[in-house]
Amino acid sequence: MENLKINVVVDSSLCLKNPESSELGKKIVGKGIEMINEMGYESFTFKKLGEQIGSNESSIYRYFESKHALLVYLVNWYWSWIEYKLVFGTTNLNTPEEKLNKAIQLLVEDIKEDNSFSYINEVLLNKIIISEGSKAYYTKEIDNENQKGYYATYKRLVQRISDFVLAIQPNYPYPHMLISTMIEGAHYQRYFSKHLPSLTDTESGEDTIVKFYTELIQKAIK
Amino acid sequence: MENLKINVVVDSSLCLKNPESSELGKKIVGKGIEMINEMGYESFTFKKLGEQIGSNESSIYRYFESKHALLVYLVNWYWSWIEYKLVFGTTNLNTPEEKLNKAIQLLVEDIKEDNSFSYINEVLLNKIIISEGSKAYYTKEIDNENQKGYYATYKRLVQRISDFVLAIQPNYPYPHMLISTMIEGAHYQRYFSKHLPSLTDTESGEDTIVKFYTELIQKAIK
DNA sequence: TTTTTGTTAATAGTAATACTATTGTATATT
DNA sequence: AATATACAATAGTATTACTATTAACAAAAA
Repeated sequence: MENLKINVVVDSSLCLKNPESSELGKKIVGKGIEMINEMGYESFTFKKLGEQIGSNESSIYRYFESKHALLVYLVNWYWSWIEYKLVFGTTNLNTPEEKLNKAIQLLVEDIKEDNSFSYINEVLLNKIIISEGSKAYYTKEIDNENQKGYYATYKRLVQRISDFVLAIQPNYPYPHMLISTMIEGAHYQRYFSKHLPSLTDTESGEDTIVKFYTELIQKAIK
Repeated sequence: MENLKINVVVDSSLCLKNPESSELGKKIVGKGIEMINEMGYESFTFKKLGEQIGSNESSIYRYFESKHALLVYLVNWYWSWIEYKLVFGTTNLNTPEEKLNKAIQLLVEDIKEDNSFSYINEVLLNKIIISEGSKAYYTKEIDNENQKGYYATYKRLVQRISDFVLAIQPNYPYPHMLISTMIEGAHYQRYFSKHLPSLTDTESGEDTIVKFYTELIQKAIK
């Protein structure tokens, strides 16, 4: 997984200047992930980030036009990374059943290891996607941003997994709803299990969330 | 449904002063719902609300200690209202299967009629819950606020419907995850069907989202 | 060599936001 | 009539998100 970096490509329209093109850019993204994770998206500001990386607030605006744009960039980076893992992890599997199970595993599992192939800490990024990710699309500008292609990676990923479902059961009428329910659902089940556990049935020691969604989907498409 | 008002009781700790106790309070909540719906939670401010209701910004702070507190209040009002409809709508049903189906219907359906028993427009409030509701609990203060009971109504509602599931299938191991997946899922499926339709399989003319979750749950607990 | 051009980040802001301290006024109580 | 209380309005402050302008510096052109 060492050369993974070249596969995680984020559309250039999502930033004013590619953060991978300079040390400052990488510091903005890397430290930004750390800080959003620590203090939450609302408390995080470009001013605080500038202080931490020894740079000025306005320099950050050369890379991202707003705080929101940075969040959207991170979300897209995450989905590109997941998409790469999905394509890489399913190509050599023979049956669509195996592919779907692998997809569920990849999308729902708790990410505990930082592959550290770059300046991005994937464990922290995963936590941000869980706790703050939905704020990227719950905005009044959603239709505008969708037209600009901000959510293309996510939509493509849902389509890929829906295709596995349709390969197993061509007549299943709700593949996209099933998969987007799983992806989003897995995120707030992780959040609930930590903060509002009575909304879940998680137990320590095993990954109940993966088991729940694996069973749910298998039964749904039968 | 005319006397519904007396059943929708929101815990007094959620506001500094009960908005139902004065005309100003009702205007804050009623106009607040309209404005959050029009401009979105981020753009909505107490200053703008004050202008609209012919009152000063700071007067609003006598009722709600922050913009976030108003959102939490609205979310709790909504769940109290749904809980009332659930209890009212299931008491005379005989089998747990009927009760569960009624619950799915109530929680997932698109709310199109404003019962207008009060200063609150339920259609608009439902739209806010869908588009902004998750912002109430995706906050760094979640554990604090949970301890204060901010999410008690929601947790009680999930428990009620989980009990229907357990009445049908006592051995089903994930009743809470199933129901919270359905409730949250139904919300963003409605949001997706409007703004990111390729993540869904909705068709015009019929309520595909209700059909999808009804089938999903029936298969899951079999 | 000098000048021009382009790329970078720093300075120093602005308008708006969330929130608060204080004062004024109406109403109720004694 | 005097006092206490409840209420909202005034007039703020600190912070936020964001921007216009300038400065530094290196590479290319004259």
